[in-house]
Amino acid sequence: MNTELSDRQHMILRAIIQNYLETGEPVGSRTLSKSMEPKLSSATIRNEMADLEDMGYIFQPHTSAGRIPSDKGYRFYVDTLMADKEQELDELKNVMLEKTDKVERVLKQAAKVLAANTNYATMVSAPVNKRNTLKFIQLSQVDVEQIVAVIVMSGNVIKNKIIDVDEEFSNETLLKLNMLLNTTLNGMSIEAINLGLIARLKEQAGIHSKVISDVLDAVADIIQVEEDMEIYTSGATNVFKYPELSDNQSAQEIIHAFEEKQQLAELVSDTLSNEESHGIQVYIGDEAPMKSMRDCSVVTATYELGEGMRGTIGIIGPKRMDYEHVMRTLKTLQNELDEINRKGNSPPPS
Amino acid sequence: MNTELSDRQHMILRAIIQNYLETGEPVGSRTLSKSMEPKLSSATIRNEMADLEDMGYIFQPHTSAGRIPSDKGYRFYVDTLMADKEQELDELKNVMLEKTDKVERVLKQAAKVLAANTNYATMVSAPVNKRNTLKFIQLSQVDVEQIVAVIVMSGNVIKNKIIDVDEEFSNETLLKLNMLLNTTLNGMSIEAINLGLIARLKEQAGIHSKVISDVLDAVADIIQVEEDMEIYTSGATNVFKYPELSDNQSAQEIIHAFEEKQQLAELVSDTLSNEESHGIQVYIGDEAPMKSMRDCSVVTATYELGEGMRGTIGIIGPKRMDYEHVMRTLKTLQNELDEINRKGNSPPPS
DNA sequence: ATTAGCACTCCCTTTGTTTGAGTGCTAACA
DNA sequence: TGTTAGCACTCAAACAAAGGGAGTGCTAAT
Repeated sequence: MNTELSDRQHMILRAIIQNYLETGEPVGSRTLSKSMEPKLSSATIRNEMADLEDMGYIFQPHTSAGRIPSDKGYRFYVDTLMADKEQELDELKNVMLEKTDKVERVLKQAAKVLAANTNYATMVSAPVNKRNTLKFIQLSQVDVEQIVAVIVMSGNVIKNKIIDVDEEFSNETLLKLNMLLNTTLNGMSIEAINLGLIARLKEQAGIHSKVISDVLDAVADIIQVEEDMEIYTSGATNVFKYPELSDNQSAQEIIHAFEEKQQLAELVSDTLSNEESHGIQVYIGDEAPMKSMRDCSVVTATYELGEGMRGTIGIIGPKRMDYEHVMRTLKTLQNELDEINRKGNSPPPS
Repeated sequence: MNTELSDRQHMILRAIIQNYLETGEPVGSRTLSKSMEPKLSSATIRNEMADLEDMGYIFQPHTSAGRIPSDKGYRFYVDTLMADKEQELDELKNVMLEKTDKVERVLKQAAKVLAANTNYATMVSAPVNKRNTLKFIQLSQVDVEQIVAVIVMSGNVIKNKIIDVDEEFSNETLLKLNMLLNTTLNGMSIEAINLGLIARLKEQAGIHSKVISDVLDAVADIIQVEEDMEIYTSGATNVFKYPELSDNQSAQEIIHAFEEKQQLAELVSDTLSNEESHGIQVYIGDEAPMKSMRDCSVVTATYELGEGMRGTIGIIGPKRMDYEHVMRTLKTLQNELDEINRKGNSPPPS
């Protein structure tokens, strides 16, 4: 453990933080001395607190107030002081699995359940698959001058696009085109497609090069859509439950971040690029990659959905959030999503 | 016009409202007497104001304060007092048409532009098409045990679903199935499909009835998805710009409504069912179908996207919103969407 | 019918006061 | 030497009193 702090300092620090998590009020020496197990006088505690303050674990909001944990204090709490009580959390499972066949809906549902369960704001990012490959492509005539292109990617992500054409196609021509596209593109990664391939395809397609390039545009479209990632959120208004977040300034910033989602996307990227501690990470205050969360703590978990598809679940709340409960809940949800994957549930929608 | 009020009362009422729209502060008799064209003393105005208050157009927040327009006052303002100044508003057009090919993106963009342009919260509902008919349906083999069903509906809405099958299919069988499905289902309305049709289809399909019923399930799915309507929002945090909305209670309710979208859906339904005044409607306070907006005004417009697809654009702001600007902007946007439709722009995405 | 004037009301801000929780420091104690 | 009791001090929050100011209603004069 950390040798910087004595055992007694551990105890006191933990007591301060736990008390503050509950009440949200600065905690003073007298309060502590009453609720401590090995009875200590308030004076003793004051001395220790002064030391802890010097070391940067706690601070006073103003001269004659009680102490509040600093970011460093929270960090220490999360890293070492937090007890690893295991508790059951079945409720979550049942709600999750109700009639949610499409991944999109599962994730939306997950965000909601999570928000309801924790009373914090939550976000869930849809899985992003790096190294996506094309699995199947087909053009079908819908109308005299309209063709629909359907593209299935690895992970069974389906995309489609209506293509307007000037010329009329015979069934035969379509069949040929389909053949050509499938033989050429199947199994290719999305990144590889846009290169010299277009030229070659156009040549082979001869007169129908316009359709080909439209199809390739559709493929390009897919990449683009893939880039701005889908993020589902819920419970943003929970911030109003915590006075320290619900002054206009902070509330506005946080809710704005939830609305725009740009900042959340950065958070997701950051989470996905770090690989630690069973995929659960805790950002306290400024540790998060966005400024709007400077008064918050953010806890994120990554989940896997098979075939290299990974997404992020996140909980945003006040710094005095109930880390234990949150981390336990996230772990449960992680397992839950794993389970869905393993069960071979329906694949992701377009 | 309304004979209940004298011309002078009109003037005074209008002056009170316009002044309040700008400042957000209760407006007193002295303030008015200074800024009125035919000079009137504050005493005279006081008398008139007392009358206006008796008639319910204005009220005092407390005994010795200036007057504030009541809901009835705003209503009167919107209905009869508001001048119909026409102004140009080109900016909007340009922003809108930038590279937004898919309707979904157009609408998201519209909500954003609108919010930025007005400084209020905005919502745009995706078009709902009553009486949707099936235009084209196709099954294609993707994998050994997977088939993708693609369904194109009137208005070129595309849906798809992966179907897991136990048995392997020959190309021939698939072709037959496709033929069967298309001849039977094409041109049918969604509502009509789920009835006795299933049984008949299963008979004809013989051994492959499982696939058929799965496909029909997919169709059912489409109906379901169509039911919970898509709503895009933007600028919810704009409510913080108006002190009368940014106390925790109201702000929380409004933002929650924007997050859940359930209430917005009701608003959309209400708007779509009423057909008046060029499709622009104004809800003041309690006139809106949801309680959370009781401190707001809501202005909505309906737009058409051809083939009977209609959606709603809405602006939510304080009661003292700039009705003129808002209604002008909405009209412009309405025309803009019409234009996109007429231009034969890309059809809606899946 | 309009207006000037006056007394009155009520909110908001300022100012001062009190209260209480909490601290740091020193001195006594085991 | 570590712990505790006690005291002086600080500061935020809560409260009360006071003044200013914006606004009203009413009455009497024009």
